[in-house]
Amino acid sequence: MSGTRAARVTIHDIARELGISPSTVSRALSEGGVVSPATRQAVQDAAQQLGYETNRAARSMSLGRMHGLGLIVPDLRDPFFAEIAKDTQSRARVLDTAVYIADTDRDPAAELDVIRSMRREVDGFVVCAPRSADDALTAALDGAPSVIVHRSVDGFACITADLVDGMRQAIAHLRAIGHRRIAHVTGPAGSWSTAERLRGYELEVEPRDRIVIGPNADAFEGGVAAAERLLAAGATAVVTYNDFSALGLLSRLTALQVRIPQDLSIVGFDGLDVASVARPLTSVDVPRARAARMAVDVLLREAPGPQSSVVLPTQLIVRATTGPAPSQ
Amino acid sequence: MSGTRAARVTIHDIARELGISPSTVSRALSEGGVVSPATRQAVQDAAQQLGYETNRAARSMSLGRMHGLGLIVPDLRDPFFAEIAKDTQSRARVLDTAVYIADTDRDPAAELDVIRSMRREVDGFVVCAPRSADDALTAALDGAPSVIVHRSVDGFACITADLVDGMRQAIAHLRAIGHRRIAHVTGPAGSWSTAERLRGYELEVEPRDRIVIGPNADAFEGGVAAAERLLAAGATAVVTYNDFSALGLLSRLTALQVRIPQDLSIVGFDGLDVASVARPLTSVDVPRARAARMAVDVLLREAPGPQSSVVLPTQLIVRATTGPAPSQ
DNA sequence: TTGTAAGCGTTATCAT
DNA sequence: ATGATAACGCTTACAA
Repeated sequence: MSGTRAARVTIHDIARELGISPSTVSRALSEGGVVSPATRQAVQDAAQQLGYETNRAARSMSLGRMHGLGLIVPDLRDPFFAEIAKDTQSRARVLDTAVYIADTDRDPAAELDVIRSMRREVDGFVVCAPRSADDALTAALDGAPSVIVHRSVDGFACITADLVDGMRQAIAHLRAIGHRRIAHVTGPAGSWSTAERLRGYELEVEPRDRIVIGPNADAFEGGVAAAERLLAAGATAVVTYNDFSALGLLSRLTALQVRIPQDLSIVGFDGLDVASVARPLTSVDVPRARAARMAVDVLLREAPGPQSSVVLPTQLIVRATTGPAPSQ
Repeated sequence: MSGTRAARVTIHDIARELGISPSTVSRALSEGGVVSPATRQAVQDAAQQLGYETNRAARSMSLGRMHGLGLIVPDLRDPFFAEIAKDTQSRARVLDTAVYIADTDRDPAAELDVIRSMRREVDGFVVCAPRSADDALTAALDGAPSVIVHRSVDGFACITADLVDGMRQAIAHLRAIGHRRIAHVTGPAGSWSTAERLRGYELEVEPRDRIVIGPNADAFEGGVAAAERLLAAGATAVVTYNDFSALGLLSRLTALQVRIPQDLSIVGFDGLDVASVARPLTSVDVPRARAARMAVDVLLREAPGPQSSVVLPTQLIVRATTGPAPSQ
């Protein structure tokens, strides 16, 4: 059984089988082809029966386009991007589109390189490229249909989340339970999302009340390093730029005998499940699965442009790392 | 600047530019091509200067191979597989091969489906398919060059890790610090690696001393659920089937006021960094980056077959969740 | 060493 | 409605 490891079936085989021309077969097999219903049926039956599968390379060459999409992510080890990859891929599969993946290992130069080298091989890009400069990114994409995820770049379709509002929710929650000294541990310099969260923070907190610690290149280590400065500054609560930063903070503070949330409240960002295995973390959930699916839809079903941009809502999830401000 | 949104540069353009024939250009650009050093240099310079990039579709059609590889993973949200994806991708890029990724969401039927639908589009597969049956997998792959990662299937090149030895190391470590009642929390039924770890456990522990808890479909929840049974059985130490299972256990035991490692020692499996953000976990490291790189190398540089199979060593990493057995 | 020419499987144009 | 033919860009005998 199955042993039919034979040479691949082509439209020529079908044509010969049916005594018609390859072009007719091609027409019968393609969407808008003009053929008699009878012929179409016969061709489809024969194709089915012979086990014909269209040769994408040949079709690509003829059409000048590939049936695939390039996904650029900075680091698959980061669960945030692993989830984006998962959902990009699953949505693309529904739309019969292959996903060609490139992990740039957080190197801005690599981001541009892989884009350039894939540009001709794919129909478009879903891009998570937090590091490279706007203009360099624009130049590298060079007109290729693209959707930028989790970052806003002029002239592109961008699927982002309302981080400013997420920050507002976090701070409102902390204030409601009595906190006044609320710090912010920021992310890597030059990242769009780091800037947005900071903007949200500055919108909510008076200049004289601000405690900003950062930038921090590494999430967990940045959190660890921030702990002492946080205490020195007299903060009773902190919003970090992502969940791993919050975990770093939590780990160091616990070592310093600081009780969470009795002595200090912590709000993370992203809402990753994996971050809560250690400790139920209050966090601002950032929709990433939904962003990925929308990105694919925009890329494959529209001519993606600035008009397709979407800002998705964020949502504070209160768990066990926030509580009333210490009374003192 | 950059505005060269022109038609793609082909070898014909280079040929015309240099006043030579396209075939010479092709030869100069390909590995084993026979050309005079001078010509080769000139061609490479011109290619560089004109911004030539080879058209994969055309090359695929001519060569009959795709310069692409299919990567099948059960779940990208699982850091173990996210890391495999990352390294598969990075190694493939070095070898100028595209990676088409498919996340099967732990569905055995999906594993077979995506393999069948990608089979013609790629040169081969790197397969992480812990769930589907051996024969169904074999049938779906149907002779396509394939390397199976982290599972052993007859007739295929398999890159696995020595889980039996990892288990031996874990138990030896625990015994050396006085433990006698050592339990094992197992993984999902039907998974190759679950069976291997159990086999290692049974090799080391006398039947009358065995405490096996499982199978557990979900890692973290399985760990949580195992906690009480573990205590009831009088275990002083436990080896879990992966790190998240250990974390689930840790979380529940901590809630039960059990001190780790004073009252109970825990050894995880996999050695994930992300698992140790919460608490430095003693764990058996399973090489996954290396497995991924080897899989790609075997796939692209050999005709992969059973003779290419490799068993990689595992390595116990002692951290903070194991300690001397309680004296009493 | 280099050029010529055929062919990979598909789609599109143009006749018929 | 269908068939012949060219074209997509590349590789590779084969010829020179």
